[in-house]
Amino acid sequence: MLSSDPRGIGRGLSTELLLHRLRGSSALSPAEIELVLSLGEQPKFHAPGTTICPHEDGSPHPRLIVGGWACRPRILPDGRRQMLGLLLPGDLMGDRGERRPLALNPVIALTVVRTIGVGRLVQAIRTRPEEYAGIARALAAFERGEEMVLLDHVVRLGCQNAPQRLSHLLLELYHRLSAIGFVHNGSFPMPLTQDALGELLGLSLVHVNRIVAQLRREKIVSIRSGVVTVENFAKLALLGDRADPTRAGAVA
Amino acid sequence: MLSSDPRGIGRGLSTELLLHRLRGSSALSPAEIELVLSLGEQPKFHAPGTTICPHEDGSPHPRLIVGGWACRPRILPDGRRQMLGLLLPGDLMGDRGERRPLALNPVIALTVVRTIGVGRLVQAIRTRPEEYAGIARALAAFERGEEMVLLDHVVRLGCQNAPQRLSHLLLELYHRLSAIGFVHNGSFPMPLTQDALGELLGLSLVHVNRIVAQLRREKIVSIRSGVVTVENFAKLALLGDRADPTRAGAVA
DNA sequence: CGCGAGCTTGAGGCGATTCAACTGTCGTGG
DNA sequence: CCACGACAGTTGAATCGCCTCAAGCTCGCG
Repeated sequence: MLSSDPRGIGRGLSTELLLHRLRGSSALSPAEIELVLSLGEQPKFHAPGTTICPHEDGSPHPRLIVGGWACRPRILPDGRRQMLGLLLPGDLMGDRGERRPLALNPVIALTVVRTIGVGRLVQAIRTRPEEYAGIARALAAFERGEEMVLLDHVVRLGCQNAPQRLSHLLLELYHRLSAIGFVHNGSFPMPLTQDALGELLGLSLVHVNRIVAQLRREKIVSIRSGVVTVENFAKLALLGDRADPTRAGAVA
Repeated sequence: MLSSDPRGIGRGLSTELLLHRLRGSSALSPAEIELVLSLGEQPKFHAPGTTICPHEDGSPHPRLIVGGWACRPRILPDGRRQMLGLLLPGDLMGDRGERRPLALNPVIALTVVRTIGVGRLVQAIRTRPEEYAGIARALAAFERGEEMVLLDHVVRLGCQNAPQRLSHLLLELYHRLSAIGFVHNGSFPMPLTQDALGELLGLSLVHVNRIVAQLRREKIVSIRSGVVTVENFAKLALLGDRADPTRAGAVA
């Protein structure tokens, strides 16, 4: 609802996305809403493959992704990469000085990425905590969400096979993207190459391709030209082992 | 140095271990040291397989492990388990009300585990933050360390093969145990069954056994009756891809 | 038109799994 | 005292999931 461009780069008002996500986690006072809307930061564009948030120095540079997809890769000495997680529009990077290892990991753009700085937000919480308690609560909820996603990632890599891993990831994306209005009757944008999917899922490019083809053949999900369409949610949820977000009980 | 029992259950003064770990992360004022030493909690014993920290309710029950090993398992619907991490003596469980997902995960004893409650510590930080800033800093460092270990766990599961995973884990244990004085010229206790190792590394029991045998055959490490002896640190570090903690540069 | 990036497909091999059996060690009880 | 079961570790054989190598395909774009 917030945006209708299929690539997910985003053209709408950046602050609205932020406000939407914050209010999804915590109620905000009128003063807080005004603060968010008045951020008025100039958006910055990042080309695919470039580092958005290096964090070499100690100064935190919290930024919000308002369009495009990014990742946190860990580079191994042999040149391979393992992605620790994905960043989607509405996700925050950098921290408020607590130097959390995940937040300090470099963030690399996978598509063209559009970001705005949200340093003023963080500063407001620090200088007047009681006045901006709602925002602080929402940011804390973001961090919890990040950690939850990371734990799911561990389970995915630790004890699921390839079809399960892909399904599990697609369900995670379904969840996260529907929270920011990017899912429209079972379809959502996913501008990841199969190579990137492999680095995320701990699989080879070739095998990702085969599993994608398999899910398409079985009419569970179809993935083409950067758009995922879920054709059989129950089967997908069964495979990826996640409850259907629309129903209370999982399908048996 | 703090204890000499090979099982790692621990019989020494509980508060000394805590003090040692805290001071390893942050300088403490005399008042802080006194607070820690005066905790005087009655230790509680937990049988293997029992849940130490259920966290069903909202109330945080922070406890310190003073002896024995525990884990944070994630149970899958098919009955298999994936361990999210290990808890060793000196590790803290539960949180200070921030409800971090990892901290809320149940903790299950792998050996006999000895714990003490440290609620008074947490409370002291909350009521008089400026007076106990050193302890607060140390606890924050603990959380960062936990997160770093978790990220390493992701890399291990995502893109290392079985010998690499085992080596990587052994190096992690070497690190963590030497920080609390459990490593004596290359040997340290590791009271994990090969079954538990499998759940941790995302491997089958049988395969863990073969890899253990292989490392022993190649005279890299020997694992028997709950004690690990590193026989060739350079080779182990090369395999597990971690820098030698004693040298600055890794062996090429 | 030709190039390159991403996707697709086949063949062969290795790594890890499963099933199954056997060993050694312990604590218990007849 | 030995028989017994429970538990952890060990080993073999067969299978399969996933990887690597290698080639061909299909776009979009200069």
